[in-house]
Amino acid sequence: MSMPATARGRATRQALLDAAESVFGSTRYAKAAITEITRRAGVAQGTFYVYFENKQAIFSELVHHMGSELRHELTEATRDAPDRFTMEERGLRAFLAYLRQHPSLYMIVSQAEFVDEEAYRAYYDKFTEGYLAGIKKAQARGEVSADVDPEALACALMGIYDFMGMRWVLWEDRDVPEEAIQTVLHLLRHGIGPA
Amino acid sequence: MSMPATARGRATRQALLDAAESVFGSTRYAKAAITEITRRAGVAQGTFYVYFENKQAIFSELVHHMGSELRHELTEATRDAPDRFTMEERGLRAFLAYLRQHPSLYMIVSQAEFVDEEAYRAYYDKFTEGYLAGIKKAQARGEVSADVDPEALACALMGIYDFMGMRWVLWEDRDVPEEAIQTVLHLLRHGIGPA
Amino acid sequence: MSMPATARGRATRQALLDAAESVFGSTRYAKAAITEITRRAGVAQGTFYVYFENKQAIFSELVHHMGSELRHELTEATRDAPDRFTMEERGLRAFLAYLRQHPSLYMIVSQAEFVDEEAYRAYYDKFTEGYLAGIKKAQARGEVSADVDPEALACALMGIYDFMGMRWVLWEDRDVPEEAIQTVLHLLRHGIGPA
Amino acid sequence: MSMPATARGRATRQALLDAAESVFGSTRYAKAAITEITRRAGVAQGTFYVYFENKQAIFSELVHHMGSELRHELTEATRDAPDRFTMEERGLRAFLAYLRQHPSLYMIVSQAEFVDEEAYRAYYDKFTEGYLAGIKKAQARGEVSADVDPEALACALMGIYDFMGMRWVLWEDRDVPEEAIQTVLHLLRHGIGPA
DNA sequence: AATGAATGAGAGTTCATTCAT
DNA sequence: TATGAATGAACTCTCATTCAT
Repeated sequence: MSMPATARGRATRQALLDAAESVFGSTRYAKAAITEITRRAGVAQGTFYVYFENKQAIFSELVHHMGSELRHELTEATRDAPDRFTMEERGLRAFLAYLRQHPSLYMIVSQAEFVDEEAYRAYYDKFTEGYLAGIKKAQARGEVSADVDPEALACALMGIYDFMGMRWVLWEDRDVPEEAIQTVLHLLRHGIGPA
Repeated sequence: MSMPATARGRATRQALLDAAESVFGSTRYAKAAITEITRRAGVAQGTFYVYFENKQAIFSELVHHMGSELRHELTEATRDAPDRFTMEERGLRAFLAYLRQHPSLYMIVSQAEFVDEEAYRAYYDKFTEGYLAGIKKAQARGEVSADVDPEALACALMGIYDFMGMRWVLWEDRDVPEEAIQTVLHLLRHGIGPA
Repeated sequence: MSMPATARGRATRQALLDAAESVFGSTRYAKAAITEITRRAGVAQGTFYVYFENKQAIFSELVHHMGSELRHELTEATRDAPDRFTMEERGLRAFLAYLRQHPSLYMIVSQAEFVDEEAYRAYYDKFTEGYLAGIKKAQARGEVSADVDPEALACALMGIYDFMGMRWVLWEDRDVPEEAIQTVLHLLRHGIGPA
Repeated sequence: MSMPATARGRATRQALLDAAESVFGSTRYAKAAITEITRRAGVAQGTFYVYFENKQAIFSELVHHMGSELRHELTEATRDAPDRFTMEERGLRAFLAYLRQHPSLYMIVSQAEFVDEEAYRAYYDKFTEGYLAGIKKAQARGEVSADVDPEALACALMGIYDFMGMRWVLWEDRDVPEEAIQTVLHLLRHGIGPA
């Protein structure tokens, strides 16, 4: 609700956010209790409402925050890539690494679809935006076929990465196997047909 | 709870299922009220418990049912395909067509992840299974490169289709544009590199 | 919220209304707890919401109900009065009698001003309406001076009765002394000047 | 809690009182938030408790204060009246004028009935007292009929003025129309019968 | 087979008040 | 004198579920 004016306040607010990430990462939104968040943050229930309007407010803030953080990581990871393929590979690996460190991201973002659709759309729209620009540049440089529709390609790639993260990182709690990554890269380079 | 013995009972049960599809398709699980389901089905609240153990039971049944139905559609659509690429194209189109008719499918399935994880996994596992078998056969026939990991490919393709359905059918409530479908087919055939 | 369909339901709803009258008659709105109403009605807390949307809904219904009841009493009491003065006297006495039987009326109506202003206005507007009509007829018959403004007179009389009820019935929990009533009648007949 | 020792303290205290008048004048007691009072006064929440024991304390002080102020106005306005009727007229006009300037008075005083009954009674008792004395003197001088009960008359007059203020000043936010005032004066002089 | 009244645990939320600084 | 962070009791409201009819 209001931003803290003192260091103590800032610490409390952050503690609440951290606790919320952990709670929303392990319990579905409707079952996630404010009580549990404040318990983990080590503050009284009422303290929650000093800093957040309500349950959805802290949830939405979390979605925005994780989105920014992830986008930052991807930008860093792909900054100096010599070509689109390298960029794609580095981006994929960076994404999977981030997911390993923040498995809650997934649960939080997919729930946003039902809890705060706007935040959810914003999350994906911002990724799409960056992606589109990159693909168009690559097309201009002749690194990507002019036959592909940038919008569709961005969409397809995001779907692939998303699903891979879910399949291995979340469901099996392990790194995506190298051969799976190679398969994706193969798909990008040659399609799936025989060499 | 119990299966109906009379025609009247069967009709009531079906009315409840139809109502549930519509409710769960437009309201998130926790907010979807039994009251609303019975209201739309035109029966009294108590009647619900004559046919279903509880809220989750009807939800899970819905997930299973829609999964079977969709798999059936896909099998039909791809039965006589001459090769893997054609099969893939027909499958994709059939999936998108089904989604257009049952937009609730999406909301229901993605929520299953939080409501009944088992049903959710089963849903995807069954698809994956069929996919894997098909890919391996295609590899044996030399239609798909031996370099690709079937598991990873199945995963990637499902991710693509999933995301495309979400992007256009759900978010924009329209058919996936033909150029987007062509882009995916291009990706499968040649990767994304220049011709 | 919904009207009961069975006798049992009707009884429960009425029990809640009766309990509410007693609670709102002795506790100010904000402090009046739903718990207390259901406790006195002998039902579970949740039952309240089967019949009423929320706290204000039952309160407003109470205001409307008591207003109707009181207006009915007044109409009956003054029906056959031979002239305006008699009518006024009978009306005053009937009002005070009703107040003695329903001391909660007062507390409830005066709170309505803050809780549901619309209901409050409606309460007084309906009384004013009836009053105005009566006064105009009396003027036409020559029983009331043409010099008085009907609106202002209605207002003044209601103020008098209101305050008297408060002063004796509520504050001192006793009947208004006969000499007080006579004083009011004297005021109506001769003003307050010396005979 | 404590009276201020410095000029700065006095200013803060007064700012709180002013803010409280505005808040209690527009929001019912239970909903009136200390936060809102301090916000309007431009001080921190905690500052409130430097000067007032609690919420009710500032409210009661407001009731007392407004009562004194109003009584003072009335005394001034009626000081040199040649007779009871003139006095009554001047008092009525002065009361209505005060109400126009302090519309919050009304809301505050009527709520006092539920919030601090003692303050409420005191408010009216003090008015009644003055009134009684005045009426008795007028009776002794022969200006008011010996047939009227002073207590009842005081009560009736207060009721009239009260209701008129509510009817026009508060509900319609305008001056009481002159004909309404004349009607009251007519009632006092001749009763309501025909001339 | 169907009803609808009744339940009560449990959640989110408010806010007057306290207190360390 | 003033601050604003922190508290926790108390309340309203929801709704899946049970049960007598």
